[in-house]
Amino acid sequence: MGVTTKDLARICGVSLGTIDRAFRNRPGIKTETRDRILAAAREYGYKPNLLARNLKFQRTGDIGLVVHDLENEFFAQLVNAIQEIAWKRDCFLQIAISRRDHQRERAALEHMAGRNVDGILLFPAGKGEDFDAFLTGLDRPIVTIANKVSPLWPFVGLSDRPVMRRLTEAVIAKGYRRLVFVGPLEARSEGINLYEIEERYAGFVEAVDAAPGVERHLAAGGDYLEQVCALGLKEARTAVLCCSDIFALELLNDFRGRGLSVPGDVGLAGFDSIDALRFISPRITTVEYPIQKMGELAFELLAAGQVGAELPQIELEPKILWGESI
Amino acid sequence: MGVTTKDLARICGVSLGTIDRAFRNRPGIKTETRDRILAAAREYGYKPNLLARNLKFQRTGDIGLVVHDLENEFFAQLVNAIQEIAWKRDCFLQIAISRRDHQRERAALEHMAGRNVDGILLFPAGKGEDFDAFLTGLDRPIVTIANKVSPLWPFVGLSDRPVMRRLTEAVIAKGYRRLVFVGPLEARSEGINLYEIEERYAGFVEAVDAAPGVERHLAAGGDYLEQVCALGLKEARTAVLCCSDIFALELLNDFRGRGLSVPGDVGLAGFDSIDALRFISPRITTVEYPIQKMGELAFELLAAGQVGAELPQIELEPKILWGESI
DNA sequence: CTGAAAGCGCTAACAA
DNA sequence: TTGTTAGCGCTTTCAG
Repeated sequence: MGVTTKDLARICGVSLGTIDRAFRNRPGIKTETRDRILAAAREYGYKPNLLARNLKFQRTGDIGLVVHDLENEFFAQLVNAIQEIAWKRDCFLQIAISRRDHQRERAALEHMAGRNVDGILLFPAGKGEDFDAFLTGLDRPIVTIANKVSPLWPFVGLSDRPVMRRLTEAVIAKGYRRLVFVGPLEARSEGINLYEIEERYAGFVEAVDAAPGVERHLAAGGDYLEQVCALGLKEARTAVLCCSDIFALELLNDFRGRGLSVPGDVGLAGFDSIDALRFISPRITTVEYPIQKMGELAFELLAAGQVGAELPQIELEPKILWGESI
Repeated sequence: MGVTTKDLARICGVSLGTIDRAFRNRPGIKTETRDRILAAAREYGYKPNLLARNLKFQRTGDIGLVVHDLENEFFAQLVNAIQEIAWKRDCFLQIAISRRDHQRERAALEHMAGRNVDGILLFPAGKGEDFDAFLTGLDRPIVTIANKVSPLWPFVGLSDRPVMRRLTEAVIAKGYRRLVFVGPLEARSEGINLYEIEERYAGFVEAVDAAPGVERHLAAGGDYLEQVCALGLKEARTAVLCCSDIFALELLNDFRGRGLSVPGDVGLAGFDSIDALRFISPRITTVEYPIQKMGELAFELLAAGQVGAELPQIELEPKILWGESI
């Protein structure tokens, strides 16, 4: 155990009150006494016990951040962006990973709430009434990011559906007659929050269904590579639109293995604009995710403490970044 | 504020002791009373205040993890690996990012120590006597990862120097006569911990200097791209060995832009074996970093609490993964 | 200017 | 089987 205020009081021959006055720069203490105490503190390596302090204050200055994963560069960038703001605001970030797993997400959230974080930024894996109730029970300010849970919670995300519609329309305009959407929607039944993917798919569907004579396909399972290739890609002018860049990269690799050229034999687009795309050729068409801005907004919303119970639902407008892949 | 044990006691008309017996499954309580309390707890949404509990126990079950960055996929993989073990051990991970910045690193460490984490896993940015003293002052078990700080601290890393020597020797054996090492060693003076890069460079130097008639170069600055290209890559059989894959990827991009082919015009190798390499062609020669194992070992060391003050210094042996780039 | 004492919420030893 | 009480370390009010 380290040195406590009590120890210091004994060492310096003063009372606890005086120790506190010294550390917290409160008036009513001789400068000399203060100096003596601070010197002793340094000498004995006093470190305040934040648990005790926070228990007293009922606030910690920490905020919790829960994300799905870190290996997807997208999340890494998001965490970094938020971390940066938190640092500027002199606020400590507690980061936890849910792995898109309900149990873990809840465990992490519960843990953070128990630790009295002042607020939580959540990239949700869960949804539904149960989840709403659970979040309410945490009794903390929460801001949801990217995946909407319900209008009960302040939200910062993307206008996923319109942008995907625009992208799809543009692809159709380029002459593609068969469009495939790739996204892990097969997990839908399990109560997993797939808001973004569903929205993107919806935008895709809207665009294709408005275009006469264009085929629409969905590759939703873990075997999406096989599903896509089973279509016989060379038979029609086919474009594959992925709900995220990592799927596009996997497909590109697979196409290469099969001797299919992009965009010669098949068109390909991703979503998120992860940094790794810089190294890939052909340059993949994707959608720029305003991660920085999203992180900042989410943080602001949390810090502002949604006064007046407004529960803002913000949708940022992303840009389409045209590459050479479609 | 939420419901507390005291509230529950009042609500149920029992004493605090009984409440505690109910929650902590201690003997000496009627099952009926217990059930009544647990029911009330659920009904009123009781959430234990972990700050208070931990203050009592003087331990938290949390461990801290400090890494440089998350955007480098390498760290993301490391964090994920450790997170996985922590989850299995029912232990909460507090993740913080230092950005290789002394101030931030210290702030994060101090914060974690103040929060009474039970131990700290540190991928260090600092080094030197000051830093040793600082770490000692934290008065917590610490395990250092990858970058050695000093023999004072348990350490899990790589046999960076031997593996880099082996790689370099093999490259020379392939007929390359001019070897360039790329790594940000220019920061050396600022007291930043560059242990791994320095070790790798040392291995590189050893190998080249043992080979008569082979030129040795170092591109250490932020302008390494220019430095490398200024050598006139086509003039001699040149190989560029990078201290990490991300540099290799940048170089590959740059070479492409200049119409240089890899490995036709210049050989290229990385280090770390990040996942993104899967998507790159030509397949880049790299060194497999046993991240999983490293994370597990570090965690074990921390959990074991280095009894007997042994201060193990473990060096894992990585494999060279030959690709097509050299 | 300084000390004594109570309390944050939870726990556990000791009484009853 | 249950209640009382002291205490984790820090903060603050109220006396002195």
